[in-house]
Amino acid sequence: MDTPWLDRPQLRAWVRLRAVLELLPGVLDAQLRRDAGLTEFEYYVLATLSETPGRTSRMTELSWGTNATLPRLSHVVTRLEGRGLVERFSCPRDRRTTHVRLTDEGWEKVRQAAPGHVATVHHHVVDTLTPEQLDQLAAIADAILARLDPTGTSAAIYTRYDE
Amino acid sequence: MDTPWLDRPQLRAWVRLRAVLELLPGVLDAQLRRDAGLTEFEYYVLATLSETPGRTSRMTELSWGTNATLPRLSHVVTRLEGRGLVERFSCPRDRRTTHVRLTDEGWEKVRQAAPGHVATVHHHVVDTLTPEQLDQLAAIADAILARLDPTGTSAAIYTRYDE
DNA sequence: ACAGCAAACTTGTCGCTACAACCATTCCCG
DNA sequence: CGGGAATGGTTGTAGCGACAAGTTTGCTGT
Repeated sequence: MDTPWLDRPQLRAWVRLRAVLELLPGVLDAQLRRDAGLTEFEYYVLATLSETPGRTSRMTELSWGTNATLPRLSHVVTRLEGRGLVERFSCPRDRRTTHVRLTDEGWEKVRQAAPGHVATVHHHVVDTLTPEQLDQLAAIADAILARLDPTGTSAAIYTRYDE
Repeated sequence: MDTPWLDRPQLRAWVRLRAVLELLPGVLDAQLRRDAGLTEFEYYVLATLSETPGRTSRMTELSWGTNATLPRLSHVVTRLEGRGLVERFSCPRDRRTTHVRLTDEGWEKVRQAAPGHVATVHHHVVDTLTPEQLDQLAAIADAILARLDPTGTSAAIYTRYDE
């Protein structure tokens, strides 16, 4: 079968990365559920909207910014809409597209949730790494993402945070 | 509230890591479902057992090796047992504990599934990184894991793959 | 020797996500 | 300008994981 197996250094890195993939999301999710009553994904939907001009975005663009499929986002927006945190309205120019706007209530929600979440990110990720490691991590994640999204469609999103 | 925000380098790294956390598991899962009819987690349960002496393990130990909670593992083992890939039997010494053994059918399953999965890991992770980056990644993941599991209970698992 | 506590699982339920199917517009182009 | 493809989004369904609760077995101290 001629399988290219993993050698020791590769296995070392992969086993640990897999553990992070498995454990870290749960920790972030648990903190936000407990302290803000939000899923981590719900939080990032709100947070992404809060950073968008007009606090409004098309569904498709929002799905890029949050790394989600459109059906997933649609369901989540439905739930958030039911809680009064966002509102939908259709675009008069192209009536296929739906716009999502963060309500004042949603804005307040994300404002309250942010400090705790950021503190968690600090504690579990940022503060454990040296500045050099942060740069290394950015480069490593970049390389992996390039394979995950070869077209680079949503890759432009990440470069927003480059200098 | 005195919130320690994220500066540019921190944000760069975090946004990218978050994208990887969101996207990579789905890709790995999709490949295994398509080619082997297994969840990524199911695969790692079988794979972990296949590397254990006697192809047998206690539930609790298995949950450490796979980074899973016990309820989750219990459900999954129930499903795998129904498919004939593993079998449960209780330990005579301590009748609280349950042993799980990989059946021959399960062994064959993991043997068939492994090449495709390893190839996917190569393609999406290992091959995109330089040897230096692999070492950096191992160190970075180690630092993060140390915070996720401060007791170091399951941390010993990872060091199996050290030289 | 037995009361209380901890360990090791199992089970039940709820909510979220993936996948597929579907519908409504708009674009393309001969 | 009309018909097929492409775009943008929603909805239905099935399955997995988190959390909480329950059960059985072993341990500990007095």
